Amino acid sequence: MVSGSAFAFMSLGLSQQSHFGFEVDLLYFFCGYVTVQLMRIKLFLIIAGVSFSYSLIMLHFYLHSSIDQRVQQDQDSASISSSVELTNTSAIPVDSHRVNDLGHQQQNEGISEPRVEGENEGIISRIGIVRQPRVEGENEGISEPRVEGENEGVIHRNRIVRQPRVEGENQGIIRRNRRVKESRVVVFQTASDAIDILDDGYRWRKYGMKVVNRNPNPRSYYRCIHRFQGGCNATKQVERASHNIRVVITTYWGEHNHDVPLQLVEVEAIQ
DNA sequence: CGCGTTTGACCCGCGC
DNA sequence: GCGCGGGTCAAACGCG
Ligand SMILES: [Zn+2]
Repeated sequence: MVSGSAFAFMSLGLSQQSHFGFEVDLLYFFCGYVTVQLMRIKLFLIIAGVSFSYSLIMLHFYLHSSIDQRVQQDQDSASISSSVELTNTSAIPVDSHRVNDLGHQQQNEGISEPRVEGENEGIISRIGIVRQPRVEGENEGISEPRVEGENEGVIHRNRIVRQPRVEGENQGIIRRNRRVKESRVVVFQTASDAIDILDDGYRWRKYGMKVVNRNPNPRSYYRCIHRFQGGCNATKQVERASHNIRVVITTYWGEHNHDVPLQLVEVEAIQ
C-alpha cells in the first residue's frame, strides 16, 4: 500500500510536469525521494505518507490559487486590488479568435483549472484593466484574487511613463521630463505552448527585448505601427511567466487612436 | 529596396 | 554619485 502511494506521488509529479516550472518538478521529485527513504528505514510509514499527501495537496492548491498573484508580482510591483477576475476557462483558439475590443470583451464566468489538458490551443484570460490611475493607500495588498461575476478586474498601479518625444524638430533640446500617468492598462494571460503573440487585429512592430527580473524568458516590447503616421502611442509587452513556461502575459499600454486595420482575410473578402 | 526584427548601447528614475 | 533595473533607440541585419 505504501509503495502504491509512493508510486501515486511519483505519477502525480510526472503528470504535473508540463504545467509548472522546473522548481516544482524538483520539489515533487524530492518528495518522492523522501518517501522512498522513509520506506527504507521503515519508520512512520503511514504518518509520513499521509502528511506528504496532505502537503502535496496543499501545495497543489496553493499553486493553483495563486497563479494570478504571481503573474502580477512578476509583471512588476503592481498589486491586485479587489475584484480581479481570472476566468481563463474559455478555450479560445488564438488563431481563430481576434480580440477586437479589448476593453469590452466579455469572458465567460466560472472557474476551473487554469490549464487545459491535452490541448495545444491557447486560452485567454484578461487579468485586469486600469482606466484611470488610483491613489495609493486604499486596497493595499492582495485580497480576493478570484471573485465570481466580476467582469472588471482592477489593478492599481501608479506607473510613470515618459511622454513620447516630439519628432522632427529641435532634437537634443527636448526634455523628456514631462510625465503622465498611464490611464489604461489591459493585462491578458494566455496559456499557450507555442504561440506567444495573440493576434488582436492591430499591427505591431517590435522595438525592444529585455531580460527582466531574473526571468529567464525575455520580455518583448511592441509599438503600434501607426505611431509615426497617425501618432498612435499604443504599446504592448509580451513575456512568458517565469514560473510557468506555458503562461504568456500580454500587457497593453495606452489606446489606439485609429480603427483596427483590415486583415488579409478581410481584404480578400472585399475583392 | 522597403519593411520589420535583432541586439547592444543608451537613457532615466530610484535606492543606497 | 553610482549602480541597477527597466524602457527605448537605432544601426545592422534579414527577408520578401
Ligand atoms: Zn494604434
